[in-house]
Amino acid sequence: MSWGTPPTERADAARNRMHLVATAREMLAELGADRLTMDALAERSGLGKGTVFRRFGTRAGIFQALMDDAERAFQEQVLSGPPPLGPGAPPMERLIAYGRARVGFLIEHREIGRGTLDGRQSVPVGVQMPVSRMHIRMLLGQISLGSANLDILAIQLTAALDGPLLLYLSAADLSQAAAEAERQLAESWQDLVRRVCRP
Amino acid sequence: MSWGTPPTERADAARNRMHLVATAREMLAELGADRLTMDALAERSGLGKGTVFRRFGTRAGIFQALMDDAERAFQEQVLSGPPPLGPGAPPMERLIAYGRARVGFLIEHREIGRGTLDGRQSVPVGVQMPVSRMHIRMLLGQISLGSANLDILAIQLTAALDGPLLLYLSAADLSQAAAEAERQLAESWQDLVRRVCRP
DNA sequence: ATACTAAGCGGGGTAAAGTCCGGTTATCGT
DNA sequence: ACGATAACCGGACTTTACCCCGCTTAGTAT
Repeated sequence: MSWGTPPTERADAARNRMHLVATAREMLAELGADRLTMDALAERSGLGKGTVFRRFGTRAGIFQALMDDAERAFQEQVLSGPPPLGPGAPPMERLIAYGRARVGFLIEHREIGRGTLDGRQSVPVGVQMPVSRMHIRMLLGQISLGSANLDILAIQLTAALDGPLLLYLSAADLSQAAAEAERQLAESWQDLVRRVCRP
Repeated sequence: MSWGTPPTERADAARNRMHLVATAREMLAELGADRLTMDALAERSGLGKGTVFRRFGTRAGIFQALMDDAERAFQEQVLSGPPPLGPGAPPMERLIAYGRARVGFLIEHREIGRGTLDGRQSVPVGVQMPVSRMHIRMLLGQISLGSANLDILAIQLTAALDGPLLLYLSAADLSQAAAEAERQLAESWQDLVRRVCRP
């Protein structure tokens, strides 16, 4: 008798996954992103290489898993934290607050974010239907915008939020003056949203 | 006597680079992006592997070179083609036309675009100061927007243009109904620009 | 409790990315 | 024209992502 869409994950598999994610996080903090190799992760966690690949599929998959993990706490704030990030504030203010928070989140986890990028996969990893995009789409639906294609607009705004940090700002730009970059991006996001949502 | 900022590239080196880019393009068309390997490129072009790496630094570098190459023709249209893409039209119309054209360009060259992504490099390859971003920045400067940070806004709009195709839309989304996706993205870009640039 | 089965596991194997260094060739000053 | 020098070339070498397949173990039905 199974009660989940995934036909139940085996106990040892779940244990191993948690252990691997934890070990990966340790290695990331300790050695940096590019010394986090599959072999090293397998050895350090005391598991076989095959296991690591079965869990994550690809190197980028590890970073995706780390990202999902970090994002869980963030989502918590968004779904049931205090306004304006959480529910309760008018949608436009929530949208602005969301962008501000997400910029900070992405700067903090920029090493992980970059790691999820993988040029060999034609379908970008794990970006099936990011929570970010869903949330933005929902908030856009609550704001009365004229005849706009809200699905596409949500994709574009998500990109405006993630793109600078994943694609266009170098590591130097970010670590040298992270605080300043964060302030400017947040400010500019607010401006962008205000402009887009004007009647 | 040298007349370029680069202290003159040696003739054979230039010849080899052109040959490599041409061969890479052939292989891309013939075999697809993920059979375009460094070894195969070296062998097929009749050069050594060391040469290939000296030229392009990294696998993503090849795709970057292919992209630059393809982009040259595109820039030509933008810098001196007929309006509204080329000069002569009001800046906002040029901005809309630019986005429309770029969406088409990116869909056409999506395989190359994806190839430029590389999760191992902390500084994204070749995205030093993309022409796209410069052009958008320039047009924004010609439109009178209130007190906006135009540099950051340009980055965000560039991301809104590139992000969907590089990060969020799967290969299936694009090849299945490329024409439809292109239409929607272009339409939505126009809407976005109109909203942003309203007084 | 026990046998059955499907999933998980491990580690060795392959191919591709990226590095290095000795030999070669193009450019520059005279 | 010619030698000095710096850049280029090639291919062997190392590291790492990713695959495969026989063995083990967790879940399930009797």
